[in-house]
Amino acid sequence: MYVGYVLEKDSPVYPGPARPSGLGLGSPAYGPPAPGPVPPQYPDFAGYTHVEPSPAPPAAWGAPFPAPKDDWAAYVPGPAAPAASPAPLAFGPPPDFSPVPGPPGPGPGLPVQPLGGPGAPSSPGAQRRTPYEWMRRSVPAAAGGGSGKTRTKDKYRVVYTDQQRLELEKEFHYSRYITIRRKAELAANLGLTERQVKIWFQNRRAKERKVNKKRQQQEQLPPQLPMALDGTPIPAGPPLGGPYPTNPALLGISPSLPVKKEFLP
DNA sequence: TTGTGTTTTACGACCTCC
DNA sequence: GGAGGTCGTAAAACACAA
Repeated sequence: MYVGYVLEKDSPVYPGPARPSGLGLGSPAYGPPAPGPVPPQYPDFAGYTHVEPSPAPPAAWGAPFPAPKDDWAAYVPGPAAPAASPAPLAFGPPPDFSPVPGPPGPGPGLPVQPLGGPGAPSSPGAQRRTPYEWMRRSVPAAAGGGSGKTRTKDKYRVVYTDQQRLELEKEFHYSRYITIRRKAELAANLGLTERQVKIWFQNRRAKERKVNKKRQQQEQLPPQLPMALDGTPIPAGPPLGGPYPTNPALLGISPSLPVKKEFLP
């Protein structure tokens, strides 16, 4: 562990713009972030806010993360699981957070608050396989408030609510490595244990490494024309991926800044 | 409805750092 | 020694095709 680093960065929780943002997260080689000023890891996400709504979506959201507007429109902070969100989010955005509205769409920015609003899953009826599946999945409030269940207990695992995942993802976007204090805050406000938050971040980093590895492998493969069912190659034509370019260059973002798969169409 | 593949929590083993 | 890191894996939850 890198207690020294964490503790150092832990006070204040978000020491200005240098909150552990330079974590070298562009590559799979994650490691303890190097001390000292580092460029923001997610410049396009630098302005992310937990609360501030904005009348117009930022270009940053529109470009790298071209989320279907319908999806965001569908994301309504519906009633959250009472158990999962025992207390309204008291923690505010870090000082260096500047208002960034949510993804494209007519509505305000990310409807983060009230996180624990009454009721639970924020997207009833929503399905997965969307650019924002992690915040759209329709999941009944995890029994037990999303905590306290282990293999040895009465239930193997719980499913986190959309709100819980949303907050965790937001935090992950800001920094791949959470500080001790921030972890405690998140745990308290999301109704999770610090252990759960820690493990979630571990799993999330593992997921990203896996995605990056997969992407690298695909990039190394020679381009192949898609094959029809009869084995005849399908000539290259319009992008098969739909209207949303997945090439970082086309998205206007640095290639070193991998676009999260879940933000791709 | 069922079978299959993928994703999501959670854990253990092992390692590093203080 | 403790805490947290990665890595590998188990099993539930989920999506989707047949």
